[in-house]
Amino acid sequence: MNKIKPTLVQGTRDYGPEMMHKRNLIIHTIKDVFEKYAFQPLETPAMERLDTLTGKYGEEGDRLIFRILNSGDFKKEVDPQTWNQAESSALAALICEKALRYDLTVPFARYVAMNMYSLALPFKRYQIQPVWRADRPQKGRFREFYQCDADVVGSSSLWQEVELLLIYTEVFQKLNIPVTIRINNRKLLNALAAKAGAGERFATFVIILDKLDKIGKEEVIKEWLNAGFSPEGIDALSRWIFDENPNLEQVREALARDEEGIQELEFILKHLRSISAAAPVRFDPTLARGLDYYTGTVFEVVVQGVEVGSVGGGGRYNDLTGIFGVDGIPGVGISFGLDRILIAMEELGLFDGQLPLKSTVLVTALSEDQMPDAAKIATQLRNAGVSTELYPGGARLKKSLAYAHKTSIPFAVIIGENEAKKHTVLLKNMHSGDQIEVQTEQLIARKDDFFQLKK
RNA sequence: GUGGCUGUAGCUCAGUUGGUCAGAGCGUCGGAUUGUGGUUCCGAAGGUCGUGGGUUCGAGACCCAUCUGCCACCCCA
Repeated sequence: MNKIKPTLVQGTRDYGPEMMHKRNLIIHTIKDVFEKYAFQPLETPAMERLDTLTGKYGEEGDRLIFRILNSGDFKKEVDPQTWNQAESSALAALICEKALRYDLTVPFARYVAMNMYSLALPFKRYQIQPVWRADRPQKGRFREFYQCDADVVGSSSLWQEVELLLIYTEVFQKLNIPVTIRINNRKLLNALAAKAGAGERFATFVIILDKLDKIGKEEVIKEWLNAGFSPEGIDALSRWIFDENPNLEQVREALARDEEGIQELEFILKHLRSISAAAPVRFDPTLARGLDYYTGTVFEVVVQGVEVGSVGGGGRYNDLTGIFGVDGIPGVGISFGLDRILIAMEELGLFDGQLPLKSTVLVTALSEDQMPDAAKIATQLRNAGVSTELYPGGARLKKSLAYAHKTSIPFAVIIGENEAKKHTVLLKNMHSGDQIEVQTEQLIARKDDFFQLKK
């Protein structure tokens, strides 16, 4: 057999121990908050039936779905003429009936549609799992990545929005990340598009607006005009829509009528602030969040002072499960961008001193002869609740201490011939370099004194 | 999916118009210190120059293909 060079599939990554600790820290924080707000865990299979996924993400999205080739003699199922003449994409539809999930929302919708009559509504679930996209990778964009979603379905109450904003506030406060939560409403955006004379071309209006961060307000205005929207309308809009802190009264005046989107935003902001005055929420009439499926509130979370793009986003949708034949289930959800949160925390130095130690103690024997004693001591330490690693015997002390140092284990317990005779061990503090000889029973009995991690 | 850029030791990178150009620093390993890490000193190992073709007397350097990473578009987390 030829040796092959080990390599990763394009756009995928290993998560080594250090990365896993960082990811776990973030995921546990989010999970704890989700559960505190009564969201329940859900996991769905990595693969779905292809027809469950296709047509849900638009033409562009369908192209990015990873298909799974049928098992068995799939070629037999296709007539030879089709096989030779069909386009690859058409052929793929004939020989693939499964695919890797593209996001967590559609599988969730499938789950809700399938279990409609046994779910107590409103149903609140969170889901943290990998998804796959056949995209071309770039920095911070992968073909396999985790999504971290919380949705509540079966309630159109705006109090759900308020609670989701509280979750955002609490998670980022716990992680110590300074963020701004931008909030807007699609109904309001609709009204603005109408004002700009976009008419039927709401999508065009939004796509251009979405580029604001990238191209700046002058270009947005230019593109709107190029698209043929009403110059007067755009002029009126652009007087305030790009302001740092637009307030809702301004908007109300600008629209010259009370608008449902404004009322919703007011409700949410008013109640959110009465519960959590410190919630870092800011109304932003330019926030659009993509094209499809959001129908009401939309949010997006950005980190203050770090350019990583958004670290979270979400919004309300009217009809989650309609495509699966179950109508009238509204929902609202949020999502956390794990990879970007991690990047932001690294840049802000928020992991310093936060990651767990591999173990508190390294027990090392000077020769094989002391290994039984060393193993016994390690066991006693573990039984006493001290996380302990036993270093294999027979190696030089130099090696074991270097190992402890390199892997940041703060204490070494050394046992050699002399110590074994006296029933003692040497306890070495790796940080200070100090070491003392203590009776073995004392080591266990006074573990809290000996293994203080405070410097 | 479209158009670009990139790839030399584990890591970060040198390598001049194709002709001793296969190198440096860091790291790793060994020794100084056969019962002591982090400092210091000495020494060693590691690369078919991403891969496969081609041009040439001769290619790490040129050409083609392919894979990877990255960038723009598209889209998005």
